Amino acid sequence: MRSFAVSVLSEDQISLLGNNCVAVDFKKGDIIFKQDAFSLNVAYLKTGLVKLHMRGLSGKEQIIKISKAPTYLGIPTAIGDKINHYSATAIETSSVCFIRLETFKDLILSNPEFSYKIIINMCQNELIHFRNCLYRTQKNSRGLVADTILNFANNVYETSSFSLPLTRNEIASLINSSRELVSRILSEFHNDGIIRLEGRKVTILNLDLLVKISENG
Amino acid sequence: MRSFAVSVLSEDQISLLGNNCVAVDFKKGDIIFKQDAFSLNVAYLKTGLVKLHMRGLSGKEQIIKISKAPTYLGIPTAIGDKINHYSATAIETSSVCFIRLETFKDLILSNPEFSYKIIINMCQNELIHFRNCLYRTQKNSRGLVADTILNFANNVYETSSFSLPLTRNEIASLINSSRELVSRILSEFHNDGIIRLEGRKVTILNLDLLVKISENG
DNA sequence: GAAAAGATGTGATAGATGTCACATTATTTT
DNA sequence: AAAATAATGTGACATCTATCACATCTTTTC
Repeated sequence: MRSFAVSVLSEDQISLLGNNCVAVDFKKGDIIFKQDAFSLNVAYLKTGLVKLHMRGLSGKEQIIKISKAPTYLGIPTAIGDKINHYSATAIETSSVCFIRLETFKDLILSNPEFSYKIIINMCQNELIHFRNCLYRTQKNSRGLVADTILNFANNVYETSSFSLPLTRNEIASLINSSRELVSRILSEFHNDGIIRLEGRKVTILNLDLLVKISENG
Repeated sequence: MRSFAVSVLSEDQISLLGNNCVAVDFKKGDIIFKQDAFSLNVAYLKTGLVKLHMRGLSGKEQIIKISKAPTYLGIPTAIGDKINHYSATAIETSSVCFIRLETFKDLILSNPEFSYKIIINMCQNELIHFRNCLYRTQKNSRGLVADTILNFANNVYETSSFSLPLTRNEIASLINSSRELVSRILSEFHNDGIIRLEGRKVTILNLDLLVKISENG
């Protein structure tokens, strides 16, 4: 590991790093790291799907984002403070590498190219997060439910027919709405022939309309 | 500039960098950089106060954050994409250094300590932003107006009596509310003896209560 | 496989907040 | 200083959405 850190990392350093450490497996529902615990590692998600979530006011849990492998899980919370500011929980079977903070720091200090890639990556993530934060406050719940479906279809599963990895409650906590309203909106989409809904199984039937709903807000 | 970039930066590298380039002055209301324009520089705010803002759905402008000198203005939007994802506008007389992207990149590649500090700084900012984003969706407008006042008092002006640098409209756009409601809430605070309000001049009279309102949400 | 726990659907209701309309007051421009 | 523009205060109203209550369905546990 040490010699690896010192050597010059080529092309896809991030995924390389992910392939060169011992992986820990997590089942659906398992906690990968926990808010308020000491942050001792940087977690790298090799495979699987994870939710990052934060406990807010009066214990209300909110999902910040869904992270799909391969990616780092919460560099900010690992490095930004000694204590985690949010939690990560597997929502599908996942495999995670834990890189000790010191090792990660060594890597940054010894390898400028690596640092640069990390910085670029963090910048891009932050822009996405800014946009999501803006949308979450400007769009209504219908638009946000449409967004969520489109995100799973386009970015996560890359197919128009998939099974939602989140409960209605979790979708609500992602878009800052309520379980009941999410339930109603999904039913409405189904009744309007925009999606076909069977439990958690979603098939997009009218993509154009779904995009329109997402955009109109 | 070049030799400076290559040398090892000591103690407070960030502010050093700010002191070693030509500053441009901006008056209140002047645009420092603009959304959708090419991002050619990293802006470093030497003195002054700036709002970062984003044009959202149907042209609705939203303030992302208030940045107080000394600080970088939007490293993510400078580095994360070729085009700015948000704008920066002076809300008080400000002095800004523009560092060419190439220079900044050279600095990162040639100086690991600098990279490390940038990464730490970005991580901390992102944690703050996550928290703000959470609060913005979980607190009601009363709590958010209280937050805004407390933020100016504690972090920006560091006194309990100050002049708001934002219009009611801008406060609304910061906390994602409406001008009318912000106006009503400020009046209510004044009538309840929590603050003294004369136009934009604010004096906090009952800090404990204001904190309580901020926390209760 | 039965029981328990969790997830979901749906109606009714109350409350927070955005929006419109218009009056009033500041600030800027000429 | 007058005129024009921008900012602010306030009432009335409509609407979105959270919450409660309860029935139904699904999954997990023993």
